[in-house]
Amino acid sequence: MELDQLRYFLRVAERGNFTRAAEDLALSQPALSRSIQKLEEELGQPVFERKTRSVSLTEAGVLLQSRAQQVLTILDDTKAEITDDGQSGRVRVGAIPTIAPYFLPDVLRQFATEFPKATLIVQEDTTEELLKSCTQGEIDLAILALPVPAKYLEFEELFEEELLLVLPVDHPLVSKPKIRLTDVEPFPFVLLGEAHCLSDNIVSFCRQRSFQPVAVERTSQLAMVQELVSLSHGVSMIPAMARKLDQSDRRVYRSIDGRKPTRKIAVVWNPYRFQSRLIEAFRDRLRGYPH
Amino acid sequence: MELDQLRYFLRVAERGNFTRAAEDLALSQPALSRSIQKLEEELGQPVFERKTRSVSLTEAGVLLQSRAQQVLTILDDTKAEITDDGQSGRVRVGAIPTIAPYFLPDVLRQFATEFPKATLIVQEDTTEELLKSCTQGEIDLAILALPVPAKYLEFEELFEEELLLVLPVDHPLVSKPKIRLTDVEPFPFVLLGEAHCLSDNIVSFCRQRSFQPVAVERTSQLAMVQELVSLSHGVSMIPAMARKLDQSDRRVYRSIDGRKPTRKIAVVWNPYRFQSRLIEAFRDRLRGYPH
DNA sequence: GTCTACGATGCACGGAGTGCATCGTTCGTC
DNA sequence: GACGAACGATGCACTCCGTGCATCGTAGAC
Repeated sequence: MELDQLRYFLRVAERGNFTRAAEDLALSQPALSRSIQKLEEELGQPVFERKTRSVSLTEAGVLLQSRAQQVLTILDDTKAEITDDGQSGRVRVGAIPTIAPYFLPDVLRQFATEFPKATLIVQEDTTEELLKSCTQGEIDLAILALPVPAKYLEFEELFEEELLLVLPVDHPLVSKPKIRLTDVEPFPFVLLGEAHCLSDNIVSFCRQRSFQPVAVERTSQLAMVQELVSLSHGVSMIPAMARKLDQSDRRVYRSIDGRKPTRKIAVVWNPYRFQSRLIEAFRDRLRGYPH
Repeated sequence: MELDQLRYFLRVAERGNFTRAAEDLALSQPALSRSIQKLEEELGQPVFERKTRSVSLTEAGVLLQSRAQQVLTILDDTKAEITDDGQSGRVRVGAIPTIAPYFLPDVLRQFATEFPKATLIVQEDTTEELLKSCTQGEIDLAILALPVPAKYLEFEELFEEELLLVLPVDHPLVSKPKIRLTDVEPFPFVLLGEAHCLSDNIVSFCRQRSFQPVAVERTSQLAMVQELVSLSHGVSMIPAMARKLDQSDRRVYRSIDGRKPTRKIAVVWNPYRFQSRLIEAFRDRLRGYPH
C-alpha cells in the first residue's frame, strides 16, 4: 500500500469516475486504473464497484476512505508542524464574495509585508463551499458572516458591521432626515443571489421586523447591486466596508434609524488540523484589524 | 514522504544505528542512509542527530516517530480489517516460558484444526518483552501470569492454577502427610532466573507468609529446576500444568496444606489494535480450554 | 444499429530506489 | 601517538515499478 495509491483512491472515490480523477491528478487514466487494481489486489477485494456510468465505493472502500483520509491528514499536519518556522510556509484563506474585495486586500498587504517568506493563497467562494473546504483541509481559514452552520469547525467573531441602506440619488427617502425600516418596506429590493449569505442577513433582519423584502432583481456581485440601485431598479443594503470603497455619487447611503441591521464577521478554522504559527499569526492580525 | 521511508525511519529510531536497522530491514546500509536523507530533505531538517557511535532523534524526529507509528498502525489495522474473513489470516501469540510448552501445544493443535487457513505464530519471551511486543503491535495476544504491569493493554483472567511443591524422592518431607509452608522454610530453593515471573510469584507468596525463600540456584528452564530438585539441590514450586507432563519418578509433587500458592493465568491484548475475528476466536478458545 | 462514455490491457520508456565498492571521520586500543 | 574498527556518506551501475500512448471491450444512449 502506497501513499500515492491512497491519494488516487480518495480522488476516484470523490469523483466517482476514473477518467475525471485522473485529470485532477494529472495522471493518465490507465495509470490510475492500474494503481487502483494493485491496491485491490493487495486488499484481496475490490474497493470500487464499477458500474457502467460511474464507480461507487464497496464496503471495504468506505472503510479505506475514512482511514486513508485520516492517514493523509496526519502526515500533512506532521510535515507542516515540523517545517513550521513561523515565517515561511503557506496560508490558504477563503472569504465570501461580499467580504473578500473590501476587507482582504489591506490584510493581505500588511501580512505579506510582515511575513515576506509566506505564501498567501486566497479562495473566494460561498459560505457553504468555504466551510466544506475548511473541513476537508483545503483551506486553513475562512472569513465569512455568522451564523456558521458547521459542526467540527471553530470560529471567532471579528467584528460587527452595519448594513447601510443604499438609495438612488433621486429617491424620495434621500431627503428624509431619519429613515426607519418601515419607511423602506414599500420599495422593491435589489439583492444578491440566494447562494450569498448577505441576502440571508438582510432578509432575516427584515423578517425580525415583520416585513418581507421584495426582491425585484438578483445579481451575483455587490458592485452590480450598487449599479442597479443607481439606475433606480430598487433599493438595497450594503455592508459598511463596501460603502467605503464606493466612489460613485450616483447613489447615497443612509444609516437606518432605530435598531440597525448588521452582520457579524467571523474567522473559521478546523481545530482538527495543525495550526501553524503562520496561520495563528494571520488570525491574530485579523483580530486587530481596523474596520 | 513514503511509507517505506517511515518504516525505515522508525527502525533506525528504534535501533539507534543505521547499519543494524538496515540488517533488520533486509536493506543495504547505503540505501537506508539515502532514504533517510531524502526524508530529511523533504522536511527541511534532520530527524536524527548523527553522533559518532550512535544516532538519536532530533525534536522533529520525536514528533515524526509518534505520527509515523500512528499512521502505520492505522494502515496495518485497516488492511487487517478489510481482509478479515474470520478464517484466513494470522494470529501472533506470545507466552511466557513457564506456560508455553505446557499449555499452548494443545490449544494450538485444536485451533489449527478448526481454522486450517489461519497462520499461527508463537513467540516465547519474558513478561516484560511480551508486553512490549503487544503494545507495539508485534504480537496479537500474550498469555502470561498476573499481575500485568502495563497500561494501555487489556487482559482477561483465564484460570488460576496451583503451584505444587516438588521434592527429591528421598526428601524428609516426602513422608509427611500434611506439608505446611512453614515446613518448607528451612530448605534451600531452586528457582528460575529473575526475569521469570514464576520466581516472583513464588517469592511473593512466601513473603506474604513472612518468609524469604533462599535460592541456592537459578536456572532458565523449568525442566532444569525439576532435574536439580531430583538431584537434591533443593526444593521448588512448579505450576500444576508442568507437573502433568512430568513423567519422571525421581521427584514427587505435594500440595501445600493451608492456603495454597497459586498463579493466575491471563490473556493480554492491545485494545487499540484491530482485533480480527480470528484473534477473537483464539481468545475465545483459550477461555474455554481445560486445565 | 450506430455512437459514445468509460474502464481495462499491451507495450515501451524513464526514473527512483537499490546494492556493491569505497571513502571519510571518530573513537578505542596497544 | 599510530593503527584498526565502527559507522555513516558517496560514486556508480543496474533493475524494476510506475507511467504514458495507443488500442480494445463493453454497456448504455440516441
